[in-house]
Amino acid sequence: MFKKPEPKCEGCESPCFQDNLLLKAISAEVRERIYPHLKLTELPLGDVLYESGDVMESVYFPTNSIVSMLYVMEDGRSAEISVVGNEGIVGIALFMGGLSTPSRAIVQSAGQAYRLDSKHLKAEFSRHGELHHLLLRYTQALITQMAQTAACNRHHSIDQQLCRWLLLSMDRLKGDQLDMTQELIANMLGVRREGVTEAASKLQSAGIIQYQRGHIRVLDRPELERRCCECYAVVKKESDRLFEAFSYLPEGGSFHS
Amino acid sequence: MFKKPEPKCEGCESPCFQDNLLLKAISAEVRERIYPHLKLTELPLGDVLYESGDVMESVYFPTNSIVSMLYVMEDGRSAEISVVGNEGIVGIALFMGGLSTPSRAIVQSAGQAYRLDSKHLKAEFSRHGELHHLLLRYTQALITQMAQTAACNRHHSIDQQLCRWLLLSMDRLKGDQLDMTQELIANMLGVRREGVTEAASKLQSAGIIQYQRGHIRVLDRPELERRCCECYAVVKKESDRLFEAFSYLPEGGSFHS
DNA sequence: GCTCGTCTGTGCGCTGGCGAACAAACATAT
DNA sequence: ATATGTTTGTTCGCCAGCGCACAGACGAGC
Repeated sequence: MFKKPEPKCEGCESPCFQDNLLLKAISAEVRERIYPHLKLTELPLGDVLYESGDVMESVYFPTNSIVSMLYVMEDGRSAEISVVGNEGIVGIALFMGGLSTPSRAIVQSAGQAYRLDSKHLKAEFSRHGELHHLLLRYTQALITQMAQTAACNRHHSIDQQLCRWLLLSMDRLKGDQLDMTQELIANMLGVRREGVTEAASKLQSAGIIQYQRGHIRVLDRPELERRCCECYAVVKKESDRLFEAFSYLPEGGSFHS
Repeated sequence: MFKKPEPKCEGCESPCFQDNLLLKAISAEVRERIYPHLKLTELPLGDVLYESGDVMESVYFPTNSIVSMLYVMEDGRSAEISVVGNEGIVGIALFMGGLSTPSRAIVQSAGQAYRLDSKHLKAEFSRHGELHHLLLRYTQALITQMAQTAACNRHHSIDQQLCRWLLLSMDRLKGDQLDMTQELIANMLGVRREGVTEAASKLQSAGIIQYQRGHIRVLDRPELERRCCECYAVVKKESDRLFEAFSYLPEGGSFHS
């Protein structure tokens, strides 16, 4: 969309603000205000960005990393609520006015993200301009994802859910690889590790994925989609619908007609 | 909070705008703009306010009714995503910028609601004032409820979930009564009717509830809370935290410090 | 009264996922 | 090469919830 030369982050050639779709979608005007405050940050696997109830100091725009919102129950069992990759932002409670959420944000796939201090985000959000609309619309997409997760948890088998989870993850990464142990996947899905082992070995023997000791590779994505429940497609379609507006957005324009 | 005389809805004495907490929380200034456009509407049991994908024509502020957001899957199985009563608004997608959601809004408990045409809500929302903040914060509370639902679906028994569901419903109604068949409850929870029958009869024989042919009455609420999973309390607590700000809100003030 | 439709109770057999316990394969550091 | 810790594979008994089928119980209407 934006052909003008972009500010490069000092020192690194390849990572760029444009790697995050939200950052990419904003106009030059907003960009000039926001970009100087963005700090490229390494997110190591398993890093906890927010603990349940923490007041958020900053928000994160992932580029090649993935962050999971995980709800951890009193007895230690957990369930993934939503996933955020380069299409989104971690820390929506900040601008929604709650400052914290009762869930944990944990790095599911190591990589980088742009960190923005909460006061800068709030300042820009309070201008009620482009970014404001953008973030609200993104939040709506996230809500859809959460709703679908709730329904999927209720009705679908581990086999199907693993497919959904893999697809969600692959969409947020460049290649066809993913570093993740079955134990961790089980935590995300809120199921037993053995259940994941079984589902994964089915997929492997069918030649759809290939894995060993925490490295997963998708070989046959179409087949993965075929074995998946409807949940993945519904969320994808709805996200596409909501994000479509981003590219049509005139500079400084408004979503509300 | 607001001691000034309130405009009464024409003809009816008891129902009043103040019966909805969001409508109650807004200042006199906003009230004057909004109130003239509110239309008191009867919501019969089972009425569908929005079907999945529908563009929303108006939003609803329930007073003594309850509306469920229900996700219906391709095979007809369903799951309740969230519940809205007199503490909230039905149709958040409208102001979030999505215009529709892939879920169904269905009247779970008959009663009344104030209907507001979408253009009026949008207009007021676009002023980026009080109502704007209020609605965003409410949305955050709703997100919490959805997240908890997802986790609850994953880990808790029908017995526990029924307790949660009853408590959520009772909170949104005046008395201790609820008109609802076990069949419908099963749809909401996304479980078998027989499962609900079993769970309900346990509660009845323990003297906690009493029911017959679609009429449920809670006799021992504390015990209901004791048998419930943590999910109810977590959502309640978080809602209280978020709503607390409403009462402190100075007229025309802002949430963002 | 009686009938019919709705709502609730109960009893099958089945299965997906759980919990626990243990074995095998592999990676890395020493 | 060996040892150690991590990751994955396998088994077994168990149970919550499912799907199905049917029986009673109640209420509204004729």
